[in-house]
Amino acid sequence: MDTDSENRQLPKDTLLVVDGHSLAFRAFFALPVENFTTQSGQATNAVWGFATMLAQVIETERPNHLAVAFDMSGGTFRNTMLKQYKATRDAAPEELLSQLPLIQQLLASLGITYVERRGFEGDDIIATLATMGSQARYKTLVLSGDRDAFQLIDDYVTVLYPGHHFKELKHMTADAVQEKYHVSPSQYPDLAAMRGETADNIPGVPGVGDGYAAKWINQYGGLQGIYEHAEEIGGKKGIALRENIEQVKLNRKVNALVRDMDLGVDISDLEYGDIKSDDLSKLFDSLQFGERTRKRVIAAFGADAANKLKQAEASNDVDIAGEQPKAEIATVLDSVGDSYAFQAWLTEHAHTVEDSIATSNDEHGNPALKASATAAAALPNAITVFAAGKDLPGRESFRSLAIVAADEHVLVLDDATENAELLHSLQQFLDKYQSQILLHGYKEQRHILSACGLELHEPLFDTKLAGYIVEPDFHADSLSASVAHFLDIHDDNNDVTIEQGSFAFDDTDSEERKNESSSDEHALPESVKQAILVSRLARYLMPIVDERRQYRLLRSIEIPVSSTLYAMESSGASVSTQRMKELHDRFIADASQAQDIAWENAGSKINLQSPKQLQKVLFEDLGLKPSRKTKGGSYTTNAAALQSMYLKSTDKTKANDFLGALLRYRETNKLKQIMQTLIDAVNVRDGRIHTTFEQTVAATGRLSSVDPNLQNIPNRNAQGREIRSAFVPASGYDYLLSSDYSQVELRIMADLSGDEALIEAFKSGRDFHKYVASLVYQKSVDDITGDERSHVKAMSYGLAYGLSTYGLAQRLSVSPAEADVLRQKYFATFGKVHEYLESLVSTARDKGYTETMFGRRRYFPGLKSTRRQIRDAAERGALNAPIQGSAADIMKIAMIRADVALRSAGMKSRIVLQIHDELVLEVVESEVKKVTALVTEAMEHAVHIAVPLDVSTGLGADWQQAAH
DNA sequence: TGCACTACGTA
DNA sequence: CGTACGTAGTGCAT
Repeated sequence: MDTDSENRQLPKDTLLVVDGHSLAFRAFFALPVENFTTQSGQATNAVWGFATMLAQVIETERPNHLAVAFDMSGGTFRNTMLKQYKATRDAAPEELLSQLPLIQQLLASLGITYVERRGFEGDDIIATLATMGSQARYKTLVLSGDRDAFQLIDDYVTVLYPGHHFKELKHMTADAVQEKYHVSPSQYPDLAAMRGETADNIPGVPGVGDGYAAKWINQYGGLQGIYEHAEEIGGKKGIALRENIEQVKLNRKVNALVRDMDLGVDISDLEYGDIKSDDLSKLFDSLQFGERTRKRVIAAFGADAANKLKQAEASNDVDIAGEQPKAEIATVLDSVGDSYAFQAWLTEHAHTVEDSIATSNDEHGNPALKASATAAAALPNAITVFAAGKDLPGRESFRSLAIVAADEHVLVLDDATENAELLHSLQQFLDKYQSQILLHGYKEQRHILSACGLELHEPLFDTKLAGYIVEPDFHADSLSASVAHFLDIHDDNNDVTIEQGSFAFDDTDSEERKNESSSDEHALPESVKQAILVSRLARYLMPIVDERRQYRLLRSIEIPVSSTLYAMESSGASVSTQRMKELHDRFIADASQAQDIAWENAGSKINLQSPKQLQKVLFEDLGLKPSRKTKGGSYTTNAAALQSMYLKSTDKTKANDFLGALLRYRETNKLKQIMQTLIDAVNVRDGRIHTTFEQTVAATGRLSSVDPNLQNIPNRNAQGREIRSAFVPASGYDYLLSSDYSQVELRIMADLSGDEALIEAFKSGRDFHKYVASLVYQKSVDDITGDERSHVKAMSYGLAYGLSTYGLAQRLSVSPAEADVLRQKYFATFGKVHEYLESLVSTARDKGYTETMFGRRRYFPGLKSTRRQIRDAAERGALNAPIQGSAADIMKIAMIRADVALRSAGMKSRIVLQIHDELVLEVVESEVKKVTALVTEAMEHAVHIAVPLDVSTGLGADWQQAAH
């Protein structure tokens, strides 16, 4: 038996023992009753304060075992021994007493154990529980405002002792007691017995305080020794001691805590987190607590409950006014001046741990997918990092950095860039703590830190990516928007105030610094508040991600691909300025020419870009027949409408010429605009275009590209495609390589549906659409006409969009009846595809969401809508999301694999663009063969599914020539 | 200056 | 009456 490993103290085992009465008292007197009263008159301030104060401690200490001890009415053995014991204490006010049962009810519904025993004080229960914790070698924390608890401190037990502000919890360890009182924890009761305890109405030796008591204890080894040598102690204090020795003896008996009560609970019973949502919900309702409190409490006390809350919210969306406390953030703001002080701060507040994320293969044997199942387990040692600055690729800058340790101590560095040594220490910190780091927006943070040469590794958790995974349809465009949405903290209402204390390495200036910092709160670097919000957000999102088993998606796909995207954005896409200007000029000339012709035939110089003015000319002046209406009710002037009017107006010269010119104008003017935006986007520093790939925008899991959008560069007709010739390899590179998946979405449908015929169609390696047409029309492949092939192709592609027969008919310009015949034949051939598509919608209706191959979810509340239009749209979305989303997942995995493969092969060639199913790389001549092979392999084997993933590549001197 | 609307580029 | 995006222009409100 491996006793060694059994005895090892595991960091995950932390027991928190709470003095329930003292916490309730503090809460009651700290908060005004007037602000916390329900409509029926029940005071709730103590309940609210109890819950939030305890939540705060839980968030900081992350214990996995928890017990709350209460006193019981009626005397204890102490009153019998010492009749004045606690006699001067005012009786607790009725308003507080009435809240105690509510607090216990709250604890019960949170699944937290509380203990009370007649004849004993809460302190004895605490002592017993702490002793159990210590014996089990748990890290044991005792939250108590009673100094008698100091006697419990040992190597395993720490007392959390509140300062003037509850938030300033002092961690009383043996060292801290020694430092403050100059005696050991076990000697503390001796000291207290001589000094007395005013709060409990226990008299001590007059004139003897902590100092003399400690001196005697150290001289004689403890009270026993002092009794024996009492005669030797001289002076007035010696006399006083001898006169009061009986009192001291009695005191010592009274302040000894009972550590071996039979509580009938085992330490393993003290786990918590199993929230009884229904009870809790009812209790919150009756207490009239708002959403913010509910969220906070549930986030702090339960893991799997956070999810249930979301659902409850939808049905019970009531927020009671009256309770609007500020989200006060208590912290200790530290500042360091040099790298030595920085190291010292880290030693004090941050503990390193081994990376808990083990490398392993996924169910398909893909090495790219590695990650443990949960994030929250790593929380006790998590460190939040927030860098403020500009994250625009190619224009990055750094302003300040804040680091929040697990104990909520915050360190700010706002002038680090000038201190090379400090920068070096910072880099060491980022290297050492990499897998413990929590942040918001890995890619963006990397950009900012790169501005001062710092490298940021893959973090433990990213709240931006996690928020996207949890709710992909919610568009948070900033950290504060995320925080407002998920935590209901609205900073613009001044919800967040930072209560800062201070800490310094050197005692002499701590007071000074304290005054400085608290007097000028606005001088705080922005990063401080942000960093704390990130750490709060992480604590909210982690249990949700864990509960949904989406940590792998985050850790193995989103975070790594973020890294690849960072590199792509940083290098940017090289363009030929000359080629761009050429094209621009050409499109300007073409557009201008078309405009002139259009004006001539319109009879006036109308603005061709104004649909409103066009409508007048087309439908009034020229008397053309409008076809469709826009959703705004006006007649459409879109290209399809213009085209059909153009074809029908051959008898009216003027109208025909106008329409022809307008169509040409529309097309070339669009190309002109595209050129203009590309030219404007060229970075002045390096002459390249640095797009930003948005990773948290598309609800299906796809990327998007902004500023400028490089995912919509024309490709469908020859004229537009020319623009691609302006994209060239950077200097030092020779070719662009374009590599794309063919029919990924269809292949995914084949795999997920398990349809043998479709799988076989892909395995055959033949012309896919022709092959499918031969099955649909039951003819030999050689007899398939061009029309048949294109009809079947349109049908295949329409599948994943939820294309209707009407839509299909329109697209193929055939009658709806004919389109329906095709549809019937298609589904007769590929029956399982039909079943699969229907199952996607019906399971989405049951579960409320769809899921991709890698567990990416998208919720569809619209499926339950009574409005048909909404419902139909939701159904099409539910059909498409898992297919488009799985394709996006696969491409992300391929990108990670390709990037890693290129780097580990020492290739200079690199990925520059991703256009959903295509990757564009710039390649060095000597690496062409190797790179082509690596990228193809990475893409083809990103996942192993029932059909092969077909990848085709092309190489050329520019993007246009790389087409294939 | 900000917003809705229209149009149109990509996969 | 096909999914997912981003951008640019007009016209009107502010």
